[in-house]
Amino acid sequence: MTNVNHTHDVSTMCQYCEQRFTSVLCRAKHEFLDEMNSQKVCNIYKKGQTLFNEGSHPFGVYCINSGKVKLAHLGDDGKEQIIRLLKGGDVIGYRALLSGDRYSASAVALEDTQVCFIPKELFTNILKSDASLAFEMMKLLSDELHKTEMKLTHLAQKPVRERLAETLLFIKETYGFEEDGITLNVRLSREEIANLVGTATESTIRLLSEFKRDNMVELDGKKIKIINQKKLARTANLQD
Amino acid sequence: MTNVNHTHDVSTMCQYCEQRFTSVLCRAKHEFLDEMNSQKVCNIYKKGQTLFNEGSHPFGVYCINSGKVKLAHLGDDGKEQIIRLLKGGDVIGYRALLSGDRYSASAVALEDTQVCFIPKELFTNILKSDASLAFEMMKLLSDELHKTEMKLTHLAQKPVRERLAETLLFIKETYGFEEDGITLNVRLSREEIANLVGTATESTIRLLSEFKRDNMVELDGKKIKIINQKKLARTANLQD
DNA sequence: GCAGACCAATGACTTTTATCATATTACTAA
DNA sequence: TTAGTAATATGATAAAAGTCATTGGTCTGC
Repeated sequence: MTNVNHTHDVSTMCQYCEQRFTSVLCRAKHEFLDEMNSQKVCNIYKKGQTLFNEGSHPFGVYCINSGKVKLAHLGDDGKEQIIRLLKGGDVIGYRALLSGDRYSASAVALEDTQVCFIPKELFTNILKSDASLAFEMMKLLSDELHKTEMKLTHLAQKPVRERLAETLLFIKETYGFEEDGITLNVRLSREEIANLVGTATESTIRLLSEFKRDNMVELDGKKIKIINQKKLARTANLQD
Repeated sequence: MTNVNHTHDVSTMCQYCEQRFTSVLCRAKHEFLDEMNSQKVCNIYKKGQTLFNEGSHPFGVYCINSGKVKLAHLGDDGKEQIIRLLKGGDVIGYRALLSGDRYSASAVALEDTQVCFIPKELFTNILKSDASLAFEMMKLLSDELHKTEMKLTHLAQKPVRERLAETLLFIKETYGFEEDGITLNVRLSREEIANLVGTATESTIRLLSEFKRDNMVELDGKKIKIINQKKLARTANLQD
């Protein structure tokens, strides 16, 4: 976890951040951006490292600059349920902070990830004085709620096969392809995919093999290539 | 659907509303409360009537004064998934409105329900000018998101038996008991309970019979009495 | 009160999915 | 390199849950 906060280094300033057009936080008014810039702490988390743990108290929010992060609950029996996948421009940790709860999920880097930390007080102060940012945050929360509700319905009503196909397409939507235009641009273990789908690891492995047999995907270690997206979408039985 | 908006009738004024201490909307500043009071439209929906339908455009938000409402998605195969149960003081319809989407779920009265409708423009204007109300709305959204994420995890990881027990306790938390202190204060069909749990109607019926055999509940038509809440909680295997 | 519709209950059966066991392959560290 | 560990793959089996079919009950409107 390397601290890379050099306030005068242009590369770490919010005003010049690569994510300044995508992240909600960067829609704050200029005065607040300046303040955020001076108070934030930037860190690099190596693959597998934890940004925060389920059950601990939030001290602020995290803005992902680059990299990939998974957000996951630990079920009662110790099984992980992946709730969200995050990338550059995404903000995490606001849910618990706004509710006044402890974190209800853990955030773990899926690859080396650069993150800016904004302290709690600053974040809430900005929200309280910048109505339009508050409105954006509400939109973000609403979208997240909507997505989660849809996942809930699908989990309740769709068979594993459809959910896996849907999840592969979701991963593609989130992280896109590599330069070759077919390889999913993230390395997830079969277990992690299973924890995203909400099924057993073996079921995921079996179905991935079927998808391969049916020429929808190609498998090469942890690399997953989508070679027939249409067919995969049909398998997912999407209509929304 | 009877219109009961008599602006000068004290019984329908926000300032004197029974829910004025429980509902988020009533935490708006006084000036906005006055405006809400003059612009709102109050209606009574009879049991089974629809407040709004999945797929239609939101024109405002609904504040429940009294009664009970279910919020449900329609799955691709036409199966209903109940997302939320609502009661007096709850606000619905804000999710779609904030996201700028159409409604992603339908709201149906579970019994005769009195509702105030606040037009879209007023609602968004108030949110944009009343930062503390906006903050409360964010809290509300965060809580809702949290609950939905927990449901998702349980749906993915817990067997139907545990989820049904959990759902019965959730209904009790939401609507409480009747005067006798044991009968759930809402009438839901077995199918609706199944759609809340995320399972088949027959499975719900079967398990309810088991719960009865094991002296956890008593069944009397649609009335469900919880006679051993401890045992039910153990069956639900709750730890959070 | 009665017919018709709807809902609840239950048995029989099927399908889906999880679990367990065991290879096989890939990855890691000495 | 090589041993050792972890991840993937696949078969066999078990358990869970869904579907279908039938019956009896309850409610509703005529």
